[in-house]
Amino acid sequence: MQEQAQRMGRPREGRVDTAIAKATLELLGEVGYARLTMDEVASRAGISKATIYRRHPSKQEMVFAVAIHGDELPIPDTGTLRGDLEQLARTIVGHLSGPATKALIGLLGEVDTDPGLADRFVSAFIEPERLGNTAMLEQAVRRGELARLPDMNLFHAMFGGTVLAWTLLARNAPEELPERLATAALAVLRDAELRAGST
Amino acid sequence: MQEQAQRMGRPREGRVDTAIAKATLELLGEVGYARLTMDEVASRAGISKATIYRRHPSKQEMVFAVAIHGDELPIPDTGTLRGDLEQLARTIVGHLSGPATKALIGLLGEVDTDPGLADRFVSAFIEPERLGNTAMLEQAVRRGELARLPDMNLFHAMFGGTVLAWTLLARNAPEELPERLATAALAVLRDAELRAGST
Amino acid sequence: MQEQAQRMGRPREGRVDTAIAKATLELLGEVGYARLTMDEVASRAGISKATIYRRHPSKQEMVFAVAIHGDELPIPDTGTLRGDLEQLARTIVGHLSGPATKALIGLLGEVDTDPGLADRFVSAFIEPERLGNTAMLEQAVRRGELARLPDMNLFHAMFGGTVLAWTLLARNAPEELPERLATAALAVLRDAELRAGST
Amino acid sequence: MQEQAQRMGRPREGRVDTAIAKATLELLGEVGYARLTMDEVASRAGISKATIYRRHPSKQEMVFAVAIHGDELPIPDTGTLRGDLEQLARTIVGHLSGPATKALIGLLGEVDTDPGLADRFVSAFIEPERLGNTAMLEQAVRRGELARLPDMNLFHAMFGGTVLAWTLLARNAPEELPERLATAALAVLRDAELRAGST
DNA sequence: CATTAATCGAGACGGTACGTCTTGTCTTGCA
DNA sequence: TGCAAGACAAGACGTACCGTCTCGATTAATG
Repeated sequence: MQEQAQRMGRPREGRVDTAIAKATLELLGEVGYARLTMDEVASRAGISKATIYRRHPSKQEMVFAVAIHGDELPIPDTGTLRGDLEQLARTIVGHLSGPATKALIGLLGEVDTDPGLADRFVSAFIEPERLGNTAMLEQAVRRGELARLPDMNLFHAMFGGTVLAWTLLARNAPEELPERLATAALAVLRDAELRAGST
Repeated sequence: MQEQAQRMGRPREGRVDTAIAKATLELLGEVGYARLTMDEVASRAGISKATIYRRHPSKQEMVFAVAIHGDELPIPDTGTLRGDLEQLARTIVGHLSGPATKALIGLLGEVDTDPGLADRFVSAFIEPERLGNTAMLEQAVRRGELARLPDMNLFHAMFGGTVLAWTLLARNAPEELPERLATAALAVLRDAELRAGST
Repeated sequence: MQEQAQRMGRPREGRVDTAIAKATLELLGEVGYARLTMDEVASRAGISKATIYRRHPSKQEMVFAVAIHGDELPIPDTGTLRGDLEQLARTIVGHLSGPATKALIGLLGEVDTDPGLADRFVSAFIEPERLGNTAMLEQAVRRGELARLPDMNLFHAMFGGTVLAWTLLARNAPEELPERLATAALAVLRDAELRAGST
Repeated sequence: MQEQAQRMGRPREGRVDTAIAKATLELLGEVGYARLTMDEVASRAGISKATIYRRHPSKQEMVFAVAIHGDELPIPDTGTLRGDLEQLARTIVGHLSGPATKALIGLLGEVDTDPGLADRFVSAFIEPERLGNTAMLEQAVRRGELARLPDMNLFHAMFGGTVLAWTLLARNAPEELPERLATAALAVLRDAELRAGST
């Protein structure tokens, strides 16, 4: 689709993007978003600051591009809904342990600075996850484990939000969550089925 | 409590604390945590920066003290568990609309910078809320609506996390949440009762 | 006269201005105007860049303030016009060997960048020198060595310009100039006397 | 002269040199040496930066080559020494009004950066002018207006230096200089004759 | 009533990161 | 090979913010 983008002049070096991403993720992991500096990213990537700014207009955008990049969570397929729920919880928990989370939280704190960043968040981070959740539950419907899709807005907020609060706010042990969350989610889904059936 | 603190010299002016709080909350609302500057707070409060720093050791601590200040959510008491759950959801949603949220998120992004801030968070924000939740469910137990308390860690993470994700991340309409969340929470609680009873 | 300048807040430290001047002159001497960097000035002066910029709005202005500062050449008074001329030539030659000259030339190259800098030059550098020249020749008139003042514009341009071209452009030996210049200047002055007398 | 330079591949386009010179002189006139950028020169010339750097090793050299290019001032020949002096003054004044002057001053400010630039200056700018001056005065000797050549170092510094100071530093009206300078120069020359004769 | 000790407004200061700009080099593909 | 286009490394510029500091002027409690 974007084939018509004519190449003129020296093409950008792929190595650069890789190096920026590597350095950024490293630093996010080591010192977090607030103390990540562009000079240090450039230094570690072995490139110059100007080269970073040719690709990303600001620190925010760079971190966003590197750390959020529409992750496309893999849709779990364990054979049972309960297994899928546990699997998904595990995946999200895993994600929230990597450097991406520090990026996520740091950027969230600067949403007010850059109008439009909020929308970018929704479309790059929230929306794909929501679609993944939907696909997972549609699978369950096809398997006959669910009669219909529940209120996806609520399900999505509940599932992701619980993981967030459990690990980042309450700082509970991550490995203890998936099983419990799966149980709770199943309860909600079954209850919704009954409620819908009786209406 | 710390009355024994000897007073010598000129006493602090109460007006100052009020002005700091007012200016801080204003700015949090207008530009968010990241773009709130100490100079601007001082300027709006009509005081000097040194005066702020005499009370609060850093920007983080100031915002923390002003915006988080262990709110002691009032324990809802509507007569029914379902009513209480809706009421609580409404209260939390309300809180997350004020400037306190911007403070919360901004500070969260600087947890890596200041070790110990995380603990402060837990003790000033998470723990009181957890206790409130517990009190609310104990009420339901006394009323006979629940046989016993559920896994409070999970309940708390789920309840608060869902509100957070619904309003801040997904940016759904706040007023649509309380009823749905109460339904979901009830489903989880009832399911846990059954599961516990059969064990 | 500027007594009404109310002092509020912490007063500026005199040490800072001294340190800036010292570091700037040192660097002008070592690497010249173009390669003098604000970071290095700050570093050598043991102060921060912000402190420099509080006093001087740009590199240009800083160098200007430090190196040009209306030097008020001392008016020579050797007893004879010829002696005074030689003395003055020696003084100017001496000045053009210090770091101030590198500043002068470097700034001259950036006159186009900052409109108004040209005027500042004239009033801080040219005008005082012209007045000094005038005072010197008035002395000669009082002594009876001259009947009247010559065309001061021409005299000034000739005297200063010759020193400039001799040392900076042609790069001749500085010590050989004063005597020759005094002779030439005397010739011009005497010739002007004759010409004026016969008119 | 260097015709033996092997030509391989595509020959250089003459149009390019013209365009570089045109753009450079334009920019020197508009914004001066310091704010002239290589990118803007390339852009205006409709060529690429690499093409400039294939011809000129640096900004300094480019400006030098374009603006100074050993002008070979035409030796005036009006029939009288006084006429020649006025004529020469007029020529120099004319030169110092064009973009060449901004180049001259700008480059002078970077002499410290590039050792050797000073020598280039002398050989490309000072020396030819000195030779021109000498030729002019030899003409006067042949005509019998002078008995012998004066101290050419001094004469040259005085003549050129006066024009420089008059127009660039003092910023006097250029058209008022030639007649006055001719008179002064004549006075110096005549005085030197007397002095030499009496020795 | 004078002393004392802390407070306050104002703003200078050191440190540090940001994002921009310019120079001179290098790498494509086309002619 | 020459050239247009433009990416790249290096590094200076001027701005912004934080948290500390130094003034001089208050303002109670104490001696």
